[in-house]
Amino acid sequence: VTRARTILHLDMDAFFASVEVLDAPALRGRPVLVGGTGARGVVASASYEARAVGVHAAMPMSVARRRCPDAVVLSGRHDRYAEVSGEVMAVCLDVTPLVEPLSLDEAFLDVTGALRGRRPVDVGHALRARVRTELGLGCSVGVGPTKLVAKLATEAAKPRASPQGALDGLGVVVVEPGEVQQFLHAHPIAALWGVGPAMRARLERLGVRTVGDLAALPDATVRSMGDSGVALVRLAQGHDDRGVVPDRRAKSIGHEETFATDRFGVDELLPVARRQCDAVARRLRRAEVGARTVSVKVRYLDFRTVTRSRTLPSPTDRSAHLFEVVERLLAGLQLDRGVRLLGVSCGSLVEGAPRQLSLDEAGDPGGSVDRVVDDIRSRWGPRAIGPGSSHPGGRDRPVR
DNA sequence: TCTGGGGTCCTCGGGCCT
DNA sequence: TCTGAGGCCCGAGGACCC
Repeated sequence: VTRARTILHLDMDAFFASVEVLDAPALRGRPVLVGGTGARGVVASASYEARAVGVHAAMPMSVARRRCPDAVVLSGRHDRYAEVSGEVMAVCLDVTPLVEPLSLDEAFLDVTGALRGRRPVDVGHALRARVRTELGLGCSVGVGPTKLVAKLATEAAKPRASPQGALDGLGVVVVEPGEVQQFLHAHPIAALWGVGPAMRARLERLGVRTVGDLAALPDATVRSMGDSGVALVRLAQGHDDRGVVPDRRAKSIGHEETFATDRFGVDELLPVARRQCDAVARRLRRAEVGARTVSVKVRYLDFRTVTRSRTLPSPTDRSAHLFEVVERLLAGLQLDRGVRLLGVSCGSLVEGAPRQLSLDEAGDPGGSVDRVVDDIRSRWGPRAIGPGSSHPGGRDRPVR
């Protein structure tokens, strides 16, 4: 038996776009789009002025510009958003230590033990007010007995778009335990976490359109849908025992890039791969983890995507190691028919990762070269030093 | 209109071991 | 010796999320 909990979900309003407006007040009131500015970019965040004309996240930037020709289009500053996100999370941690960030702009808080006689709705409003006054940013808050209900409550609390900008929403929506069934059942199935286009189509073939339809499905039908179906129906019935987990560690670290124009052949891809390995290795070292699996991802002209991966005998955080593996994985793929995306990713991350010495490390056993490179970058900036092959006129082979 | 970049989680088949 | 069952890891792919 688990005790009833009070879960709060916080979601920043139009986060990236709002941070840009915060840092450049002249933008206030204008449609602002943050995202890829190249030919193949998509919208990552749109201000409410832009949403008023139908622009939304994940829309191709070319479409968004057409719909909103007077929009201010910005490529985004991830480091700045991460910085502001840290400030938001710090405010949350002031409410309770049980904070689980979901992304830069979202978090779950378990406020069960932090109410101290206050009503959840007052805790929600107090949190919003602090984010507004201390950081100058808007957010919406949902509260409920489970993560799913809290998250859906936040949606109900959100501002709405109008040509004049954001129309205030409720700001805070609380769903009491006794209201859960009624609240959940009215939602379309796509509102459920884990229901995207594929699952939605499957459910609609069964005549299921709302969460209520799903909750009422006969047992036999549910069982025929497998484990994921059973879990989904339990969610629809209001059963969701996932707790708030603070301190979640990253399970993978990767970099990928869609090219403005397609690349043909391994020679056009290796310099990119080397740069990506370098960036990923740097992040591994910063996180003080080693990676046991290395994956490459290739997306062809026709959008078909393939991945290849290799598990290493011992974890590594070294750029040269990653590149060796990546080079071998790429050798097994057809690369001469047009590649639009290349990515390198590391998984099976091992904390601390005391690395096993292998023979080919003899020249630089402790990874001291990488460490010196990290040091130079921290003093002189990220562009101060890099692999020769990623510079014009650079060489693709390491100097021996 | 033409589809980013950062991820998580699940499934499935194959290999290997008990 | 043969045949499974079940557990686990690995590799690939797909769905999904913000």
